[in-house]
Amino acid sequence: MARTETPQTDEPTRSKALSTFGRYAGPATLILSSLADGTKHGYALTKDIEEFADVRIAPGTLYEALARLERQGLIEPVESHDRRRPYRLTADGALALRAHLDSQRRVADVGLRRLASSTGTG
Amino acid sequence: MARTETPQTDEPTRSKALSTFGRYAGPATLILSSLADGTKHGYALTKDIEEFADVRIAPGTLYEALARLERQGLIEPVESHDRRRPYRLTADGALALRAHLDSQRRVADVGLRRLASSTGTG
DNA sequence: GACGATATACCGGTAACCGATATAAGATGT
DNA sequence: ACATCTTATATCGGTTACCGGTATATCGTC
Repeated sequence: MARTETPQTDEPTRSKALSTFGRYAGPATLILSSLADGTKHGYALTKDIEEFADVRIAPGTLYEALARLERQGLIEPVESHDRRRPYRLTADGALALRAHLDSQRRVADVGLRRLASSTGTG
Repeated sequence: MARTETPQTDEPTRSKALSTFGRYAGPATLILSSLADGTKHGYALTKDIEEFADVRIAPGTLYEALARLERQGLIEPVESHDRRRPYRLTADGALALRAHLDSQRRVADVGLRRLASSTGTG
C-alpha cells in the first residue's frame, strides 16, 4: 500500500485537535472509543459500537467520519491484505479522546447531580 | 401532510423523545443540563454553560436549540415581565436528559477503560 | 447460482451548528 | 448628554455532519 499522498493535516496546530474532533462529537466519540480497544476496520466498528453503546451508525456517517478523523490525524490506516481497511488510534487521537471523554463525563456528572438535587422537576 | 406554518409537535409519540433530542446532542445536552438546576433564560444559559462546561454556545445555536427543544416538549417557557425569556425543564425533558446522560457516561467509561488498558498509547 | 452476511464507497437531502448582524434596554464613565 | 459596555433576544446565510439508500464486490452455504 503506497500511501504516497499525505492526508494533508486539516489543521496545522496539533493542540487544536484536542478541542475539535468534529463540530459534533457523536459518531467521532464512538469510533475513537471503539478504536481505543485496538485496531478495527469499518464494519467491525459498527458492530462493536452497536454492542457497547447500542447505537447504529449509518454507513455514510461511518466512512465520512473515518475520512475526517484520518485527515485530522486522530486515526491512521493499518496495512491489510484482504478487503478490510483497518484503522488505529494515533497518539494524538488517544489524547484527544481522553480529553473529550473527561469533559463529557464532567458534564454528565453536573447534569446528573443537578437532576438529583431538584426533587420532582420543578 | 404539507409542511405548513403550523407548529406541529415535531413528534407525536413522547417515547421517541427519549432517544432523540436532536440528531446531535452537543448543545442540547448542555442546555438541558444547565436547566436541570432550575429556570434560566437564554443569556444566563450561555454564561452557566461557559462556566460548568467551558463551552461557548453561539447565539444562533442557542436560540435554535431552544426552539427545537420546546417543539419537542423537553423544555417550556416560563412567564416573565422583563425582556428575559426563561425556560424550565419539563418532566419529559428531565427523563430524556437522564437517559442521555446515563448512556453518555457509559460510553465515556468504556472509552476511558479501554484507553487505560492499552499501555503507552502508541 | 441464489442468497445472506461481510465490507467499503458514493450520493442526495436534511438540518444542526456557527458567525455575523440587528435591535434594544440598562448600567457606567466622562 | 453621549459614548460604551453588558445584558438580552432574534434572524439570516453558509457550512458540513449526519442519515438513508444504493451500488459494488467477496465470501460462505444451501
